[in-house]
Amino acid sequence: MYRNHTCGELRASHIDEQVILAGWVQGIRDKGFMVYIDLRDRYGITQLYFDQELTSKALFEKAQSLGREFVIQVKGKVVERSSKNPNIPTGDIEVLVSDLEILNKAQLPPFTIEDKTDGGDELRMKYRYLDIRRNPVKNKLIFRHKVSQAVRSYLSKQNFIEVETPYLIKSTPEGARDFVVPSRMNQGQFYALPQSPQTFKQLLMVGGLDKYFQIVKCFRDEDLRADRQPEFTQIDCEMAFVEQEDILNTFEGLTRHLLKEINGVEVAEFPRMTYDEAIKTYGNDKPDIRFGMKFAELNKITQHKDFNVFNSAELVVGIAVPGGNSYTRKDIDKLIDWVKRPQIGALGMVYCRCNDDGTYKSSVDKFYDQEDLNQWADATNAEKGDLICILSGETNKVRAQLSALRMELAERLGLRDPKVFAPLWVIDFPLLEYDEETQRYHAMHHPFTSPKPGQLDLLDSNPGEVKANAYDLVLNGNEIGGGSIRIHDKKTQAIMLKHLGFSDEEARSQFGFLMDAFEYGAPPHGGIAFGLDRLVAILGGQESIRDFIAFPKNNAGRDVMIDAPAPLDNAQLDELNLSLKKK
RNA sequence: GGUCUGGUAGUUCAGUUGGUUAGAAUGUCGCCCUGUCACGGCGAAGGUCGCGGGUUCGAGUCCCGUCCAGACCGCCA
Repeated sequence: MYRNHTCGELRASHIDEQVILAGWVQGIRDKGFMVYIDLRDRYGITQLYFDQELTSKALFEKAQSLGREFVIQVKGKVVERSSKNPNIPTGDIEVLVSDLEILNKAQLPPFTIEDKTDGGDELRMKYRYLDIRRNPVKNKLIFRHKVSQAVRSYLSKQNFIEVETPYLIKSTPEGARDFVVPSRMNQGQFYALPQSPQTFKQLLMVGGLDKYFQIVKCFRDEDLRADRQPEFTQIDCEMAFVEQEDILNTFEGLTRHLLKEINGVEVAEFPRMTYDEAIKTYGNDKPDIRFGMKFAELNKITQHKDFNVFNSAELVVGIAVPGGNSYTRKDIDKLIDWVKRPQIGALGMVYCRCNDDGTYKSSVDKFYDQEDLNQWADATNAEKGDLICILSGETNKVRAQLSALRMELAERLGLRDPKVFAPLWVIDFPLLEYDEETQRYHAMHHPFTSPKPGQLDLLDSNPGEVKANAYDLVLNGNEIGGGSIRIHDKKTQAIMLKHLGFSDEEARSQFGFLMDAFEYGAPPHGGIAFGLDRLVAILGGQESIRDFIAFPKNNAGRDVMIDAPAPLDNAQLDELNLSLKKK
């Protein structure tokens, strides 16, 4: 037997018991006449005690010879400490060791295995197995497990069935780039890894499973971000015989359950906002509504004067920054530099101070008088002491810029409290989105999303205006889930694919299996998919998803621990009948 | 594909206007210490300043290139 207790378990009630413990040497405090060792495992830390008067010389010296992260097994007696440590649960006792076995020596770790490690991200990733020994990482993995468990039990109770769908599927031109896998038995042909199990879950609905979910890996060969990995996990869900309202209610229930179970937070009914309203009042489709600073469009009240920047702008839009009048001229100049950075790309920023005495001081006083500025304040809901920030230019660009500014200022003002949860349904997404690069419309969600009833005809006359039965769940400014009511008849699906630029033949070869299935009694259905990594990170109050993933990829999509991806040797290439282009 | 930031001791970082022998903390090692728990005290070792080139009497510092890491834009149906 390697152990009969864990290192987090022993209390005063165990005093005088003989115990066997195993774990890692967290640290050694050698006092000369006595040696203390912190023995660590997943469950906690127990102090081991060696005393020159009570311990044999050989054992005492063995204890002194241990190094950090050695794996040891000890036998000994639980004794009361003469000097207790109230900071750890096992702080009342220690184990007076009578037997010490070194199960495995360890090299000195490249960084300290402590909550506040001295190691940087790069080292931590390279030695991830050591990093996982640290509480902050270990606890995040445990946290993720709890969320997954809560999801599984909640959905199971609601009669959902978890079904696994294949990972080796077929590449499709729509959407993200696919990771591809060459087939040995079918030379010159390739599988693709799923970007999502979308078509399979729809086929499960045709199969009559009625309520499906799966916690499943998905793969997208696109550039990474702090909240984006090339392989990521979705809570993928689909239901038959449902309307949008049914889906929203079901998964609002799931989300509310998670917030309560995991975070102990009760949330009122989730507000709903149309896509158009989100864009207009927050500049993006995933607004953080933990704070205000809503957009106010100011074209009407700014364009009657000689200020050409505003007069020539498609959109003039501003926000009131709470308490922003306390910013110095230098602060504001820095802010203007910030919005002019290439990443934001604003050409400039007009501002207006709302003084405590009710007067205004703007950067464009030459053009606007107090009466004008008062109107700006009214429109943006600015109070005394606020700062109004105004950007202008091309509508879409300006909205994106002001949205970025709004988030940055909220961050600086501490309005993005990770302990506050503000969920929001964004609904009525456009069905299609115009892509400048390819000069055509493509599906905003995916090609299987159904248009709002009665809007099919608009597809020809005004495709950009067609709304979809599509919805996103937004939490604290992050898209954590998205879904739609699907098309379930062949005719509509064919029309959709045609509008997306598929020829009949392409549609048949890409999605023939789905359209065939629709001819055999497909029920009306719809669903949603949550990004589990992101959801877990937000519930855990973190920006980055990486520590909630045991073995994440770095910025360039590499696993620096196993050093992947890597070249194939020639034998493997030959077997797959692949050759690489010469550079 | 692009923008920005960083790379100096095992690790995390400092390094001024280009100027003597590149520092601190922490870790490591040695000695000391009878109740430590971020133990403490004394001492020691530890450097290809990412790599290559250039400017200069002189480069960690300036310039060019390159590699690596991170954040962001594009991209992510």
